[in-house]
Amino acid sequence: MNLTTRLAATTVPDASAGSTTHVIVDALTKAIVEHKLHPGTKLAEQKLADHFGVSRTLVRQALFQLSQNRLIRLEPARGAFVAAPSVLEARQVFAVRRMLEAEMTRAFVQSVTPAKIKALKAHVAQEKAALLAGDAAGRTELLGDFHVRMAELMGNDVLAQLLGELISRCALITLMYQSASAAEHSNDEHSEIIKALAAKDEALAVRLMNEHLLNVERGLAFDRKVPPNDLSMALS
Amino acid sequence: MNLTTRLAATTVPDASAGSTTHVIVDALTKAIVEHKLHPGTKLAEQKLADHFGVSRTLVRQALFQLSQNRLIRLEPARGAFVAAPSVLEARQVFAVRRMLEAEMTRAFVQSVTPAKIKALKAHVAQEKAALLAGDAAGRTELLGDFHVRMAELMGNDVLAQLLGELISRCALITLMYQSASAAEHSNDEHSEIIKALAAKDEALAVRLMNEHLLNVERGLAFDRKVPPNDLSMALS
DNA sequence: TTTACCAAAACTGTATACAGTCTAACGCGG
DNA sequence: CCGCGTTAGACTGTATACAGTTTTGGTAAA
Repeated sequence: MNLTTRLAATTVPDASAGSTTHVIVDALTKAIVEHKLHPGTKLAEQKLADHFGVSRTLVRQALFQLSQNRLIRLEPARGAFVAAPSVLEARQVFAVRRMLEAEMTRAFVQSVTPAKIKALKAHVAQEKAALLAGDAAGRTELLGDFHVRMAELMGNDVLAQLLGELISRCALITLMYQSASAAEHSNDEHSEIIKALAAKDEALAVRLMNEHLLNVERGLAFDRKVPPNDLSMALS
Repeated sequence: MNLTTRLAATTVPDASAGSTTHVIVDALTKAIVEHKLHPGTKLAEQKLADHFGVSRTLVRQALFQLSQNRLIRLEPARGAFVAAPSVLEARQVFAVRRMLEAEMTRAFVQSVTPAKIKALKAHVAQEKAALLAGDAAGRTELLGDFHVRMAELMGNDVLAQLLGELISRCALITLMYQSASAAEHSNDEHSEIIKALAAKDEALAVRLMNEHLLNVERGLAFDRKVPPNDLSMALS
């Protein structure tokens, strides 16, 4: 499950709203995360409805869901706008991630198996491929997914989903503000973490994970600015 | 901010859907958390709409929001039902809480002040009052809020909200399955944790918090059963 | 008595209509 | 030329209408 589909998936796994809404959420998520829709861009309901060939009802459902994922902001009587996560929010999210992932790493070492290490290594190889391909959206997706994959391998669905939401929450900011070199650095650090996990060196693994997250946060250039852009152009 | 309003609040703080929907979410949340609506009870849209004197549109919005809070289950073409969190889910939530709160406690000790200790002590006093009054809903609310209060005092909104969601998520199961004696035990443990925090004894505080959460989880009797009940009766 | 089947009622999913609010453009006065 | 008020258009919020599905109740056959 990659970042885009994870964001699009309803928080309730089994079902929730029909799949038509899901399609809209998916398309908008993709457009926002892939940076085709810039922060601040207005998402007019009727225009979206026309674009997808459905009524405003379904669009509204999708927008509401996206607002819960923090990808858009819903302003009363004014409409929906692509979110621009604040620097403060991003830092707070990273602080929470450090808390959560330090303990997760600790627990991972306790239950590590060769199969799990292999799965993580395979993932890091995928990251490398995206990096070499210069695929910014893909690399952000995969770099985030590494952490979710760890959670999944531990068999705690709640943890995996929560971490996924946290990572999604600043996917926008990471994508916008992370340089290619910083991304490459992350990829290397993932490899180091896996080594420590394989060696069952708890203290080292936790330290590496913590430093990794600090590095990612430090590597973000929070001072860039991008203007809103056109809606129909981004979705076509 | 207590448990009920925390659940009712939209995930996006600023605004989102109008306040009419909020009223419905609030009322249903209260009814579910206070155990007036049992797990499995069907929530028919038209009946709710009639009860609140609004159209199904607003009811549907409210139900969708509640489904994201995990308080209800939305089954396609079948409707909404009060959720019955599984034992597995509850255990996973507790596992995540232990991870998160261990680190939170660690960080709290680093930035502890007399004012913060005072605030926590005041909260524990409130808990005590609810316990003595035999108010099950109130005590569950307050016992959960203690942990959220800690997060709030640390000034990390993201952490506070996330922890709030986690606690909300098994508010139902805690309320249903926690005995009065277990609740009293929790209250004592909160006091002990505060002492360790005030003494800036990091190791002790973390250990006490961890044990506290394990105790709460152990104290839940997961084998009880309750039948669905009537809708309009519960809301009146 | 139990089971299978069918029809009607109830309910959900989606579209449309209407009312209230915001936005932006235009014109008027300074 | 700039600022302010007014008004028309666009848009959101809510209600209602309609179509498709599920549930339910009854009837008939085994």
